[in-house]
Amino acid sequence: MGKIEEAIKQAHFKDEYNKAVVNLLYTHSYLVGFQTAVLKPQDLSPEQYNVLRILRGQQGKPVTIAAIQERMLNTMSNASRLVDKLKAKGLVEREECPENRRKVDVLITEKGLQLLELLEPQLDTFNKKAVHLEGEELVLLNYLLDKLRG
Amino acid sequence: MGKIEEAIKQAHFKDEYNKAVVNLLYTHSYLVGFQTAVLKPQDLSPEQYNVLRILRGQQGKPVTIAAIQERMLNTMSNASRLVDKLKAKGLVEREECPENRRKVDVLITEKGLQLLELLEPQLDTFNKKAVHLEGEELVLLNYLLDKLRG
DNA sequence: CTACAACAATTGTATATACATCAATTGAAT
DNA sequence: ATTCAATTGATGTATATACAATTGTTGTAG
Repeated sequence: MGKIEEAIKQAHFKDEYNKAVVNLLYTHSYLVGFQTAVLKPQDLSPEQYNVLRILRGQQGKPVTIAAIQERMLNTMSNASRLVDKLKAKGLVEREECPENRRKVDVLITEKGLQLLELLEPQLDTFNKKAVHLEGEELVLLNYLLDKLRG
Repeated sequence: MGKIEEAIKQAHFKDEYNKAVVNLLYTHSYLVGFQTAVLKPQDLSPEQYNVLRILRGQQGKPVTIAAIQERMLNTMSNASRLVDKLKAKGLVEREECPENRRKVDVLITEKGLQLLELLEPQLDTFNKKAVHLEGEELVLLNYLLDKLRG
């Protein structure tokens, strides 16, 4: 496939800014496709997976809805409803925060941890298969993306 | 804000592959936020805007639903329903393809073209404000994204 | 010519996004 | 102590995504 011009059959772009934005949007879609292929057999959406990883990252400490929201990749997502779905599957627990009843403490369950352990090696394999870059190129891409956001 | 580690408050990543994927997903969300700010006042979603641009790119030639789908940034989107929405707003026309009644010819209207002309300079401005890269960096980013997809 | 596979688009369903609004709780000011 | 604003999360609504299933049309094989 290669160049973005061929991928979306657009001959040229207004400028490199425009091209970079389109290229990034298109590459996002490409990567999400790979991720979904791994997650779907476990009935997990990319967003739900993201929440589970955030919870595990807290090493057993409970996390509030607002804190999850802050750490999510889709900054405008709805953490409240995602936690709902995960709870229905038994992957997380949710309880009222004792010292502030407005807050809700969310915790990953043993079942949630086990699911992550099952998925992680599969996702690693897919990442390496999907991302045709290596070594210095990856470091450079990360640098450019960080700088892009300012 | 800067580094992805700070942005999503995750101390470290398994490897650079993983970091690059997360970084790209996060940067996507960042860019869509900017785009939406421009499009929303005109009651247009990013996906609808994308379809309009594809239609204009065909220079008056009608485009079928399948051809739109192929060129979309979100490869799994539903072009049929997006065209529906655009038609309801008078931005496109849709008619049965005469030589093959399975197909549908879609055309952008004058109103659609005018909306694009209104939006384009605004989006350009936002792109340059959102993307804190310049010159060679942009070329490099485009190169790396193209290569990433293989 | 008829039957059937392939094609093109539409429709259906579950989930997620992008907000806006609402309800409950808390904290701070008078 | 009472009122009011701010905080936190839940809920409502429209749109979009990611499919699967369906409808109608065309092409082709027997």
